[in-house]
Amino acid sequence: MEKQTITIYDVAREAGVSMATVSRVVNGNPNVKPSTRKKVSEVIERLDYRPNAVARGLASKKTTTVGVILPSVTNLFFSSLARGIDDIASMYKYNIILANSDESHEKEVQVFNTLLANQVDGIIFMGQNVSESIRKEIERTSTPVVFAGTLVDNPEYYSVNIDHTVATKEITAELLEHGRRVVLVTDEPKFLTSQHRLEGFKAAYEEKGVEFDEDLVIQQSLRYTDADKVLEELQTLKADSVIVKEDTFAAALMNAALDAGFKVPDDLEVITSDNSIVTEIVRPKLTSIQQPLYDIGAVAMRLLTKIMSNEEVEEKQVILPYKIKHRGSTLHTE
Amino acid sequence: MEKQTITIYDVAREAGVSMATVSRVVNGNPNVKPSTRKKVSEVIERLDYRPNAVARGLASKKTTTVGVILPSVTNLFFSSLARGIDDIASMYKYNIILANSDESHEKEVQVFNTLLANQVDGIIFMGQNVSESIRKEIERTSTPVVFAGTLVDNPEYYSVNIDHTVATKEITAELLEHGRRVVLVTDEPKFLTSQHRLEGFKAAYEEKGVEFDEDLVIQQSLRYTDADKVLEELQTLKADSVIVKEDTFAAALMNAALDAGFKVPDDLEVITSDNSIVTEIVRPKLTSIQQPLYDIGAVAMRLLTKIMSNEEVEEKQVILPYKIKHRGSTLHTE
DNA sequence: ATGAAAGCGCTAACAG
DNA sequence: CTGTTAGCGCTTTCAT
Repeated sequence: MEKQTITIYDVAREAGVSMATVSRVVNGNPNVKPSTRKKVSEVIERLDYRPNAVARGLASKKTTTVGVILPSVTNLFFSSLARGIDDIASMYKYNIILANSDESHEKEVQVFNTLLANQVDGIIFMGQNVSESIRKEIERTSTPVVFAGTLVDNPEYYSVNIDHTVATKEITAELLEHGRRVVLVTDEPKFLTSQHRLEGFKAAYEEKGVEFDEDLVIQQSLRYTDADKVLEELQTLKADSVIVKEDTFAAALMNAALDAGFKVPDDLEVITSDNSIVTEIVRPKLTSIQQPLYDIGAVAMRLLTKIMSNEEVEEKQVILPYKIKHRGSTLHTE
Repeated sequence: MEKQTITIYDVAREAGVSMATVSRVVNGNPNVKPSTRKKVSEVIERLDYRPNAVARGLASKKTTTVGVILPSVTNLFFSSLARGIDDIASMYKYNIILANSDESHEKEVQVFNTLLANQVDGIIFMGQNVSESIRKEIERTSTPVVFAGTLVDNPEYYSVNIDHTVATKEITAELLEHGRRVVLVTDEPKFLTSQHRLEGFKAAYEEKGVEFDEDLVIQQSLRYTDADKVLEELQTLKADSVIVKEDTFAAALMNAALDAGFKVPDDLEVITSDNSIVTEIVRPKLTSIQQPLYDIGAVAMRLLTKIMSNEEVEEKQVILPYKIKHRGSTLHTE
């Protein structure tokens, strides 16, 4: 037998007031006489009444819930952003529905629609890139969407990122300055991050006046097990330094190099881009572009709260500052 | 101006049928003539109608949503369980609300109640231990709760775990067999996992007939930065082998040892317990108790689906098998 | 400051 | 196979 759910009506009856008054008390509406507020509160306590958020959502057409789409909960880059999102959401009294997209565009669309069906007040989207299909869904809805740690080219979209072009250019230039032969490893060329990084990479070469060779870019899936293959290519290219996009892959690549007898950083410098805990766990520690992961998430969520409450937003595309964190996987400490 | 939300009523009117029929079509109820089903489907398509899950939840009193509470999204142990939970949930058409408890008992209670307010059909709880306050909440509600990767002593609670006592005993016995002086590092003694592990640890010593010394157990917070302190204690204890609970801490401890000039595994063997990706990233790789992380989550979710649909459940407390994965941080490959 | 009443969008008997 | 009719539990005008 089910526990009888007690409703706002039960409270009203017990307290000898109307549902409306109970509603006001629950929602902190000031237009209630202190004495009746007290009376109602006592009944709520006694009956252990808990407002039904679903009914509330239906009646008010607001759920105070935001959906967060991320490729994988086990990906440290995105889950670090999620922490920032979560903290700011609690701060503004929003609930979070975290939805895994499994790095599949199909599932992205599916979870996006599930979130809309559940009447979320806003959505934060994270992914490696933004597919045509998710774009279409975004156009269809009036629910606001903010991209976190996810580059978009459409200037109408809200997003929070660092400037990967500038960051990649800076670290590349620094390595070139030290006379190294620098190679860039990116994943799929159609991803905007790959393009931005490549742009910065090229710019550094050109500014230095060194001839830029397309061969210096390795386009490669960044799966852990592909490290050996990439290492071979690096040998062929006689690379001294390699800039990698993702921490786990950078670690795998460095380990492959070490296992093959390379000295890191002497024979090969390894630079990564997420600055997750992995950079500190490996030996030598990994030099990394230091992205403000928590802040990217936090700022994205704050931005979303502004949009949801129709506040003025100055900048649709927020660029946050980065740093270069020098560790043992590179020779120079700057 | 808002986009006019179109409702089941609009579809009914356009298609010249009743709301009930539209509802049947949407829910795949077989009692609809194919021709009208087709007609309704077309209108749904044309109007781009999307059922409102909130209204549905209110009317049916089921949300097909389960809440998942975990201490932190950036904790690889729990996020790996979450993957298993998520997969099985999708398989059974349940939505997931992932809620962060920030490793705080207070926040646990808070998110638990938020989930209940949102009328989730069930809850999966993960945490380092189960507080008195969360117990009280569980008693108050009729919503089913399953514990995943989280030990509970109450035999009425549903849970999925490995047997930490047996696992710890096995690895301890093996190390003792090789004549090592084995030390156990646990966190708070009040945690059940600590108690189970200690039990297995002791049992191995006693079975071996070696005198057991309470000093061989280090109770210590497992924060990354405390590794140096633990290393000192290990030196004092003249430990040859150390069994650690958590991968990241194990890595930190091993690194501290390496940085201090120890040879791993010759001078010090390090054994950890989660078998997350971290064990493969460090050098030497970490020997670990191999918990079936994904499966623990998957089985917990499957268990919950059974409870939610009132199916028969044989065993409330499920124990899954583990293995010992030998890697470079220990001397013997068994 | 409080109450009455009309929905929010949908499901679920029940009737036919 | 289809329609009618109550609600689900709450918010929100609109009166008073």
